[in-house]
Amino acid sequence: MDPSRLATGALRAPGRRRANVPEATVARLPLYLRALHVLAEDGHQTVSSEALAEAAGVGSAKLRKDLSHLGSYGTRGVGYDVTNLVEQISAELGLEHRCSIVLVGVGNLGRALAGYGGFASRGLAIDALLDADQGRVGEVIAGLTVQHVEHLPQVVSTGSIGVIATPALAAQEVCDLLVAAGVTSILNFAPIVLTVPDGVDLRKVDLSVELQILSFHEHRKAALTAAGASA
Amino acid sequence: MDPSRLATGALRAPGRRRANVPEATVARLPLYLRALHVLAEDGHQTVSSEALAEAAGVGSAKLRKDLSHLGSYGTRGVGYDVTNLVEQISAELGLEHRCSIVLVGVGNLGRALAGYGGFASRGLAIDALLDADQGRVGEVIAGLTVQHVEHLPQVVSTGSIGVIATPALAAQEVCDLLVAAGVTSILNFAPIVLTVPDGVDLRKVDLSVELQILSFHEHRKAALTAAGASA
DNA sequence: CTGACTTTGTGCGCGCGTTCACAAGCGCGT
DNA sequence: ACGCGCTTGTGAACGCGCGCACAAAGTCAG
Ligand SMILES: NC(=O)c1ccc[n+]([C@@H]2O[C@H](COP(=O)([O-])OP(=O)(O)OC[C@H]3O[C@@H](n4cnc5c(N)ncnc54)[C@H](O)[C@@H]3O)[C@@H](O)[C@H]2O)c1
Ligand SMILES: NC(=O)c1ccc[n+]([C@@H]2O[C@H](COP(=O)([O-])OP(=O)(O)OC[C@H]3O[C@@H](n4cnc5c(N)ncnc54)[C@H](O)[C@@H]3O)[C@@H](O)[C@H]2O)c1
Repeated sequence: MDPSRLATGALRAPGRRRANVPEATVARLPLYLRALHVLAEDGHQTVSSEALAEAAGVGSAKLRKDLSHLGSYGTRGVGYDVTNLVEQISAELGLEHRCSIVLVGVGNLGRALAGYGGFASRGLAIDALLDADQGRVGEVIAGLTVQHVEHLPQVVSTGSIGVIATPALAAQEVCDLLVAAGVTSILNFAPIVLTVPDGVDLRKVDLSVELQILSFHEHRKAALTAAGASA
Repeated sequence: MDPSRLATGALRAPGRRRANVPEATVARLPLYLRALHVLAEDGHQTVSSEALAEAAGVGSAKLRKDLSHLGSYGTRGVGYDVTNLVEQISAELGLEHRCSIVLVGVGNLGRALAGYGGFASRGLAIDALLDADQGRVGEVIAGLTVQHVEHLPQVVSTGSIGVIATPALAAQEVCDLLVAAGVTSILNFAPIVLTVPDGVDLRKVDLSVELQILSFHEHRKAALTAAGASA
């Protein structure tokens, strides 16, 4: 999505064999990983591309091409070794070591995120909760004590991911603080366009946008059926 | 629009004037709408594509092409009329009438969503809260009383959007209930692949996936800098 | 050992989306 | 009235991603 980053990343690969994993593939790797965990707990040792694709909700050809991108080889006539594949994908996603997450903004949404157990289960762990409201500093949520946002530089470690769950007005300021503290990957929940320097990855989750997209399709479907009924 | 050119480009153009709006464009319309609201409150009456693109974080050419898709005309040499554009986009997204939202699963996440004021501000409004837990039925959140999920058929109206915020195990069951009640647009927060019949739009928001994508890029950046340092 | 079956890995064509670049159109100053 | 400059709208090229279809490769039965 970000052309500048694509340009920087694409042009460096002198002697690299392990290089270009397409963005669309990266976005699906977590889905495969989740499906594989379910299959592993079900006792499966190997999976065919057809079965795994079914479980992940994608086409089998797409899945095979995705896996071929990260050099992970299956066995022809048999399929993929589940355990091995989990390790391959986890390694590719950088989940073999716990990924540290720093959450800024412990309001309605931040509280829900902090209390969510689904992150810690697979290599992701929230390490720190930060807020600017003194009334919330000191509060303990899910075993973590909320700290003041001034302590941000001290709780950030190399490779940390920053999560912004503050009001939109404070989001850019918090974003700048995160970048200044050395964070290069940020997930933003605030409904505002953030600006980050080159080299910093920024993703956003915008619930209003999702709902409005659905609203559009609903509206379109209604218009179509009305037209069909009148015609 | 020019019907002759439409005939050249698309294979079917009998009497159609309202053309196909690309999916990628639809996904950006909410961003334009948000930026336009800010501009309107700032007192701007017209906006150039350059300025609006800047505010929405996209390229100006992309923005112009997007707007041209929905037939909304600006004025050359001046730009777009802010108020008019807001109405055009709102109408296209079906936001001129309040869009009814039904939220199923009032846990950590559902509670945050229910208490969020950002939806109601622009044509979106949560109309009902549902849960299967009798201990939560009757609770009042943000002025709405939590009802039992059995009452789902009664609270669904034509054009409703369903939101699933239940545990993954219950998500497919709830999804089926929504579909059976006539809902054709669903937003899913549960980390599981849902199956819906044709004609039903399904979108998902998966926070773990977002974080894992960021983890991948963080991992890749770390590998690159390490390689650069050693080389 | 051989042959047949199963499943992977991928080459190729197609359609969508993005970007560049420019002609057409509109207002404004003179 | 008339050009001048600004902005829109869009034609065209490019790149990415997806799906089909098949050859290569490995397994298993006999
Ligand atoms: N709650 C939802 O369901 C929901 C849905 C969609 C989007 N969002 C967005 O997510 C963000 C958070 O939503 P919320 O409902 O949790 O809001 P909230 O007001 O409940 O919480 C915001 C928190 O951020 C803290 N904060 C404010 N300024 C800060 C700063 N400069 N540094 C650190 N912390 C600061 C506040 O003290 C508060 O605790 C908002 O931008 C909102 O638009 C929320
Ligand atoms: N909390 C988060 O930050 C977060 C983050 C990412 C994903 N999620 C996902 O969102 C979903 C909800 O998360 P949560 O933290 O709110 O969970 P939760 O357990 O706090 O809440 C789930 C709610 O759903 C209700 N429920 C269960 N079965 C139901 C059914 N059949 N019909 C109706 N309601 C039913 C429960 O009574 C409960 O109130 C989960 O799938 C979770 O994986 C949550």
